[in-house]
Amino acid sequence: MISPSLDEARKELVIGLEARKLVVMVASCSVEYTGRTGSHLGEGERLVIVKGDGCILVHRGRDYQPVNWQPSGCIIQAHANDGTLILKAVRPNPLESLTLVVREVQFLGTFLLQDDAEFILHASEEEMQRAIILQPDIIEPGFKILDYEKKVPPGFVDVYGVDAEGNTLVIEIKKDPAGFPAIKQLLEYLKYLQAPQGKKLRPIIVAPSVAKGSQSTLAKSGIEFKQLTLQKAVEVLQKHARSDQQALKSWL
Amino acid sequence: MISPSLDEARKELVIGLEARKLVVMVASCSVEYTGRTGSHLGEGERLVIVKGDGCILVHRGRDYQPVNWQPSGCIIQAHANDGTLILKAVRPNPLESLTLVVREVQFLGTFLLQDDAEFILHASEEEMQRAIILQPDIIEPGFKILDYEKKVPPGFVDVYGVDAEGNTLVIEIKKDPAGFPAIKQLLEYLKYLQAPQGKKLRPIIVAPSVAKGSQSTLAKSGIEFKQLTLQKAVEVLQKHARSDQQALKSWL
DNA sequence: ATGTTTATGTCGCGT
DNA sequence: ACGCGACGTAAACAT
Repeated sequence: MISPSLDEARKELVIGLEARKLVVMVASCSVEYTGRTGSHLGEGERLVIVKGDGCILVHRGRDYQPVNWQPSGCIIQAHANDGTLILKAVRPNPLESLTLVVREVQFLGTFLLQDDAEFILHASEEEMQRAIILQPDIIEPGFKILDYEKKVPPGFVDVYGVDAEGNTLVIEIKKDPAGFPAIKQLLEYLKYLQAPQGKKLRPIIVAPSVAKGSQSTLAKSGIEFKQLTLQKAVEVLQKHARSDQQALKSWL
Repeated sequence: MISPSLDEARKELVIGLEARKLVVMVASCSVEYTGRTGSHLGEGERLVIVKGDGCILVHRGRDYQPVNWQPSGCIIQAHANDGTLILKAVRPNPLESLTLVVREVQFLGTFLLQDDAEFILHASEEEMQRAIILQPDIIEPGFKILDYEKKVPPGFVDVYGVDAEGNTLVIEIKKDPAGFPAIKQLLEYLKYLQAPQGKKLRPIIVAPSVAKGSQSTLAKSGIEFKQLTLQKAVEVLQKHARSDQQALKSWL
């Protein structure tokens, strides 16, 4: 619908809301919000999006984030009022409401999106862990893994094993430059772990780098640092994926 | 444009990008992201928004937040490739890139949004402070303000003054239910303040309520609590706005 | 340019 | 339902 009358737009909007379809509207409107705080936006042309799960977004011509919005789970209604189209979105908890006063609609479309794909986010910390587990010698030659996600009272040890001399390695992985929280976390874990008789406990932080202000703290803490970048981790994973494929081929 | 061919869509897209217009597209596409981490989203129908300032949003049929995005300041380009339309958005710093492979376009529109309105957010904490400053007796009768945003080493005291007996009031305002952080903050400030000879120092938290778990801590801390809701604050502000207007009228 | 704090943060997970 | 932490947080602000 291009440049529909307000009443045509209202009817289409109501039908779209009923069917829980995606509604996309470009319109001149003003916006009021009241709830956790309040806001006011005077009249102007904006992109308005209403989704089937009851959320609403009001976007201006710039900026990543919507100028006004309401998250999923709102009650959304449209009705005519005194020559304008009123669009209200009320969120029950916390109670907050968003009201659009629409003066003119440039475009209105409703869509039923067919979309069953799964969204996969590659969490880099997890990939780093998988790379270490697949190929422990990227930490150091002779390193053998005994356990991972090993439970200790304060949480889980990312990787746990022994080095070539039989010392116990306790590895904490961070995807970002390792800072004070990582050090503190690892020290907490150490309280609940001990090396075999005559052997040492070697705490190691594995991360792409050490955070600026934490260099000296790390040095004093007795924790070792081993660099592992995401890129290196991905390389290791791909190498093993290839060899897995090779193995599969030779099996068939 | 309704159900354009991929090539028609590409042309319109390029024109829209050139003109830095808002581009709204409903299309079947798959999405890849690599940068700080990586993500993959298989084919499906989505709403794609490209704004004039070089940001891009990919929305699915549900959820407030986009499934993939790129913030403002990206280099965005569209080109045909092997029977598909490729849309790439590259962010220079940090280096990350978003790639859409578009198979079919249901709708594509470009818009130049006329929007000069100012967005005003009513920060409730600030409004509460203004209400107290305009009418100090909402805290208690006889309260006189000496200063606000008063600098102390750990930060700023929201409101600072004396009660009817000459005791010093130190007020910390919170818009949300006051919890442990507010108590701690106020206690920090107190270290650097003292009452006149023979007078008391009265720390007070002003907030709509006290957080559940902090009731007992607050009681033990020696800090007083005075309820002030946003609604009450807004009432006070409106009353004074009206009296200001009255004064202005009588002046003319 | 870089680090820090805020947000109508939102969202997912555990109790 | 509520509390807590994570996020590709993004954005504003101070350094």
